[in-house]
Amino acid sequence: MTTQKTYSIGELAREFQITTRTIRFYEDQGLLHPQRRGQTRIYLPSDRVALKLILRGKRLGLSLAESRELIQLYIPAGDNRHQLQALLGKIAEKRAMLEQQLKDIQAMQQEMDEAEQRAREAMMQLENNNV
Amino acid sequence: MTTQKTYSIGELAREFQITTRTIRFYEDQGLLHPQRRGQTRIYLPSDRVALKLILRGKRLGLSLAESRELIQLYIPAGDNRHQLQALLGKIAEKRAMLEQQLKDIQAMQQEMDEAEQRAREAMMQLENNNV
DNA sequence: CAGCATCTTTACGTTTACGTAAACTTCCCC
DNA sequence: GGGGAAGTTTACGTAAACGTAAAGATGCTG
Repeated sequence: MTTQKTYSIGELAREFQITTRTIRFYEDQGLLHPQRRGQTRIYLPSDRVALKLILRGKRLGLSLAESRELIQLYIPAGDNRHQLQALLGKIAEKRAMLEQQLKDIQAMQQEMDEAEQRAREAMMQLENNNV
Repeated sequence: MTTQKTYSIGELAREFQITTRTIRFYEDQGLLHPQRRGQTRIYLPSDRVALKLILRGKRLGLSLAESRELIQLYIPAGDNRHQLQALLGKIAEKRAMLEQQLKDIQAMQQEMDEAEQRAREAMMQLENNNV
């Protein structure tokens, strides 16, 4: 039997640089489901993974509701054809969103290149004027 | 002399699938600076570009404040060394953010691959049970 | 056993990004 | 010239995602 590692709310907060309030809020929103030892919350590695997913989602601009959906794509989920079809639909949706974001990022990166170019050229101009 | 094309608020709203309220709000927040003909707002192509940037930013999870900063990277901006250095700093910041997002997207894409795999395999199982 | 850290619940406050509604001009059309 | 259609300002409302504060339980620690 493999005993799982556990985490306290404070440990997770420290590790991910967020407040305990935030972690409890995520639970409130149905994104985390810690165990309890009396009153105290006990987090399993699976909760830690979910937390990682949430924070990654945030960096990409996902709402908590969207991250909740995402997390549910990991739980084996549906057992009948209908649910599995729905699941594949969701996955396709997320994929499309990611594709769009990829394009957006590439566009922005290019614009950063150009902006840097312009800035460097302006610097060069200043150098020349000072000779 | 090249006369610029202009847009009404309604035109832009329709084109970008947002409300006029949203467009006025962006102006309020200092992201757009339309001309006026009497009371009526007149938008130039530059405003349209800014709007595109804002919406792209939103898709990547930027706040309006961050998009405002981004837009300012396009305006030739600083004329002295200090400002240009600051500009280059901002650009580097944005670049780092984009790099992180790229990684996040790639991770998510892979997880979507795996989720799809699992879903398809579950489907196959159902098929077999029904033979 | 007093004290400090860490945990808990409850609850009101705050920021961001608009939505929604009211009340009013302006312009065009029949 | 009486309606729309599209524009305007002003203002209150709202959802999301926490922040912040109060008040209390729990547990170790010198």
